[in-house]
Amino acid sequence: MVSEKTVERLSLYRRVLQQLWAEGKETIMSHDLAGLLHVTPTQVRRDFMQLGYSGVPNIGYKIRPLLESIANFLDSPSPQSAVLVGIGHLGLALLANFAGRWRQLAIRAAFDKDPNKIGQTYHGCRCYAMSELKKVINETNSIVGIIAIPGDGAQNVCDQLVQAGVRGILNFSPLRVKAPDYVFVEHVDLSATFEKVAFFARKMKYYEQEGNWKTESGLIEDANETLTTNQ
Amino acid sequence: MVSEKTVERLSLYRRVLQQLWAEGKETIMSHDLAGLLHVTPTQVRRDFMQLGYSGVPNIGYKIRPLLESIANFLDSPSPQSAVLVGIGHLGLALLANFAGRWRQLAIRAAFDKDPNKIGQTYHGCRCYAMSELKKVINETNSIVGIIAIPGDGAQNVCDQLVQAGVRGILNFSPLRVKAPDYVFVEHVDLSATFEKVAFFARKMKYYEQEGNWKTESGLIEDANETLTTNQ
DNA sequence: GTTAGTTTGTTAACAAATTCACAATTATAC
DNA sequence: GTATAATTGTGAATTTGTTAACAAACTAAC
Repeated sequence: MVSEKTVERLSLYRRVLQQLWAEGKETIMSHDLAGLLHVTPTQVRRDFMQLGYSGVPNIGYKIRPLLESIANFLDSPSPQSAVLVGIGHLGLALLANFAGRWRQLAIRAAFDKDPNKIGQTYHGCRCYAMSELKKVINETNSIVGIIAIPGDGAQNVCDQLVQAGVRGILNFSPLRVKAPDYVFVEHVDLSATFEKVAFFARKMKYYEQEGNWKTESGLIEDANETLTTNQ
Repeated sequence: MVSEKTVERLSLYRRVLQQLWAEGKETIMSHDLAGLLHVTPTQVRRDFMQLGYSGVPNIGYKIRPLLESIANFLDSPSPQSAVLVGIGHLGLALLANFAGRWRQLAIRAAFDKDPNKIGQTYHGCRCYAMSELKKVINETNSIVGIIAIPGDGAQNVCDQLVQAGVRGILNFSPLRVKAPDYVFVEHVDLSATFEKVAFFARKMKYYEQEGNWKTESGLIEDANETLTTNQ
């Protein structure tokens, strides 16, 4: 079937296509879209091939039906719910973005162990006690659980979410949680990502000192060459 | 050169190795470490091979020197700084985690366009006006810039960061920013990630309805055809 | 010191993802 | 209507990342 990367890109395509449509554009060619997202035109065409949506040679892709095709592919026919565990700064950021903002996919409930937070409403989303997890997940028919707690309890929370019936977990804790194979798990590890960026940033600097610039693909001789050809 | 994925995993290894060391463990074997992180033992050995650190057959890897080797590889010899642009919920979450908590790598300054925030201190990190970006980046010798603003200004901020001399950018905005080849850019797209998890969660559900389950041991039916890699 | 039983390091095979290259197709100009 | 130029769709090649398999290396037991 379709790969994770393709699904992610389809989500990106949709966002810029919506923007383009709002600006009055009706068609788009693979290389223009590729340019906006900094991927290759071939990649765009391949992804749309997976979608089953065909463009027309010499014209490109018609944005409106393409958007419908993406929505048809990515979105659930009925609205989908998610729940959030952990209302720290990160949890609030997620609520601000995903609590009820989208029609088809939204965070509909939140949980925290802090008694002061239970019963409160954050960005339109009510906070419940962990003991109500299963009940609320059943009531809201949520299929995704988001773990946004600092660390230790993550596996425990994950188990409870699985127990309650979610089919997907988005884990922001630094612990790798384990779920049964019929549950999709995605880890977003901010520390590791931050360290990675710093690592490669430093390497760039290193090559600068050596007189060589590092690119994604390898080393090149002259820095000014890239600087000028780039923009 | 070493791949991004390897760098990310080294960061993960380090975290659990530190934990193990704190618990009094002195050596670890590839398959035990692999079990903790849900990767294969071969992967672990391969990553350590890249490091240049050798274990001993029948014993495993000595945790203390391994940790030093990872630190030596991942960390800068001198402390490194990063700056944050955008003090919303997400920015606060990042500050809470990375403002001065680590010795070698920390967020040392923050920026926002809100006049009420400028001059304030958040999690020990002072907020400056965007006009001071270049000056502060130079003073703190920052090589990483983190973009945590909602959307539109992202490319502009990115350009300013590059102009000011950063070599790595961690971008949380939904816009894909473009930087010269000598700057490493990492996109963390929360919307796309959220949609991806929901998508695959739904597929899992779909197969449940079809009567096909993925199990611990493998697939009962042919879910394999349609479900791609879980991790 | 020898043997048995593990685990490492690494080569080779495999798998996934991306890009190349080009035939097929279409609009436009004339 | 035909020629021209441009763009799509996709098999093949390439690149990148992962896993299997096994020789070499080591410990421990005797």
